[in-house]
Amino acid sequence: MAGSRPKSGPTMHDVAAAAGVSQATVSLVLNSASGSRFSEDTRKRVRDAVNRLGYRTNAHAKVLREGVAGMIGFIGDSVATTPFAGAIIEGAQQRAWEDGLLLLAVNTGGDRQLEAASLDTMLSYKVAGVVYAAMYHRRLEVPEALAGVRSVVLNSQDRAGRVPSVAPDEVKGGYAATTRLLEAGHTKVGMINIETLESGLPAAVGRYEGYCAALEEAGLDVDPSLVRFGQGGEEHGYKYAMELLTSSNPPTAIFCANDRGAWGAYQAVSDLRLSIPGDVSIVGFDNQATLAPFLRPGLTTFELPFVAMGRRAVELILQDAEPDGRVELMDCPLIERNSVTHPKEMP
Amino acid sequence: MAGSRPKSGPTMHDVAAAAGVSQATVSLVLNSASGSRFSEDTRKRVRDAVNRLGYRTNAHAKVLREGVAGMIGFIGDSVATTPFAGAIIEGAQQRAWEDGLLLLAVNTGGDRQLEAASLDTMLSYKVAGVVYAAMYHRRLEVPEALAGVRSVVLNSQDRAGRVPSVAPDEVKGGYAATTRLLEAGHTKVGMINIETLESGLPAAVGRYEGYCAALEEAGLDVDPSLVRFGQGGEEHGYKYAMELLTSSNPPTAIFCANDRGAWGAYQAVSDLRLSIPGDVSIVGFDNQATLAPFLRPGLTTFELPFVAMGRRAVELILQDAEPDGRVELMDCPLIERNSVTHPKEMP
DNA sequence: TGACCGAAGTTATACGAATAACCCACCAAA
DNA sequence: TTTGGTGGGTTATTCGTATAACTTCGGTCA
Repeated sequence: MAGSRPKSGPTMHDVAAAAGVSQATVSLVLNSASGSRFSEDTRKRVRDAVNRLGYRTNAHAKVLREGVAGMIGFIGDSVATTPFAGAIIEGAQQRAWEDGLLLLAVNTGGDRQLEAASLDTMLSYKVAGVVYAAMYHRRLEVPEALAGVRSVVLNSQDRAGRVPSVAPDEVKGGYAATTRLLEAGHTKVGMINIETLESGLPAAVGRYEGYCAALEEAGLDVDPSLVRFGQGGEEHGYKYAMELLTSSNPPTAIFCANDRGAWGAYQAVSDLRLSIPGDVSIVGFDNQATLAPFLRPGLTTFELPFVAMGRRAVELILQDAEPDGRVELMDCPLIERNSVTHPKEMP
Repeated sequence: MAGSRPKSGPTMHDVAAAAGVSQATVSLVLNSASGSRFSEDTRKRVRDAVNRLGYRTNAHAKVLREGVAGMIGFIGDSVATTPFAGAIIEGAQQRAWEDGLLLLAVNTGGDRQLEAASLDTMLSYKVAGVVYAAMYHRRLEVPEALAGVRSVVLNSQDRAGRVPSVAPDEVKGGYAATTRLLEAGHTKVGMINIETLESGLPAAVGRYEGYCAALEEAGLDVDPSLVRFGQGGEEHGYKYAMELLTSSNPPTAIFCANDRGAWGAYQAVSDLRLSIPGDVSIVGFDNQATLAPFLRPGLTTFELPFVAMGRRAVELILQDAEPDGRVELMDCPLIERNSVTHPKEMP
């Protein structure tokens, strides 16, 4: 059925009429939790009328009076389409819903104009705040209009340092990954990075920094011949793993700064008729859902805390945090599988 | 800065005061596109005041008067987290934005209560319609409240047949996949399905139906010894491909009903020291972004039209389609890579 | 001279809900 | 008999915008 176009359902006035009371009474009965200002009889008549008519409050009327809507804007450059980052929007939405708020979401695909336009629309809806999420961790320029609202940059950092950010702790991640291998007993730990350091990519720079720090803390020097910088693809992982493992001084373990690179490394190890983790231990990064668990052996890796970051970003908005450029870094948890063991005894 | 809580920006009254006109004049100048009821001078004063004050219309006040909001609800069971289905929300959002609408999105994780509650909130925001999206193609029960709004089921079908649906054309996809192999010259084409037919899973049932239809059309019989039903994991793909290829009457081509299964098949082929496509041609399904392009050789497969489906669903809402149970099936385009060639000449 | 017109605005009201302020009947205490 | 309190409501107003209906003024035409 669905009626022939119920322009907009029943209002409080309709309920009031049906219950034989005034509109104010309906409002008060429905909203004032404790104040037992009305007789049980009246309350019941109101509630019955509400059910009978299928009354639903008009959120816009409420917002109009109260000034702020129960919505949070979520602007992403391509978050929803990026396989591993989809979780970020889910985390944000979860947290928002815990406070009864909905997410007003837009994917801009990086289009600055669409970005501005949709932000504008969001603001006209009086959102409680805006989460500005990026597909991958970097330093970015936020749109001007963001300055006027409560907002948080997610999975990136505001280059201008005016908006607070939530991002993964890359350094700590790189440190933990390397430490995992060192603690297994390895002393020759290679690294295959996703990008050059000059790229400035926080993931590349940070994870490498963590790698160095862990080695240093273990009293080991960073051996440049054990480090390679690629472009994140598995073909680079393959190539560099091949180079490292066939060198005169091969590592017994490799930290691949992303899982795709680790996949390439797996193939290289296989082609060399070596085995993981027997001959080479490998640690990845990203915990790519469609890859890491399915490699043989399962890839030990670190997870980017997308859900947690999404949650945290919304939380900052709900807490009405100071609008400073603070960057909150979140831990990347270790996902233990089977690609790491202690090194073979040297003959 | 951001002021110390600008309760809510300037209103039309503020603009009117600043421009020395009445509120109605501001409204009329801003909205009536053509009607040149006002002098150029007045219009300019209004526009200047708008810019000077940074006025932005209050969407809620507008909705309150007009009855419908510029928003579309999007309810997904786990769409955003599912790697390959994230695109579905992107398609929906794209199309919505083309009409200036925003998406009010919720991921329910399958929780019926959250589903009802968030749907309720959406309705109280007077959304123009609701898209109810599922992670994978099936027949489902839609929430009661959906009946009262314009709505569309996405990537699934309303079991009760009351709400229109948009879903991939599995039969046609299975048909096209099989045909691709037949046209390459294969006559012994195996199939590794994702599920049993009893499961009723449209992807499993439909793709198999398409497979049979293609064979039949080519004048070939369906040979049960060439067909296997698994559980969609790559371990089943591996196992069944192994069985098929080591049988007394091995196929020269295999249609794997999903890419993960195809991955398993790749491993089986590799373990048998055979090659793809030289010894065995393979076609997958799903075009899983993190897998299909990276296999060696690249996997020829079919894409689930997530973006297109998302777009179409929103379009149906915008077009105010009849609320019948019509199911709109969308084509799965072929993604050609390098896992198919003609069969070897038999010795 | 009066009737009428169009241009350029203004006034008043409605949308739906929340809430401050008020009202009234009834009973108790002084 | 007045004063006061209290239970159980109602009235009136507000939020910001859109728009129907009205006003005012200067001309034009017969």
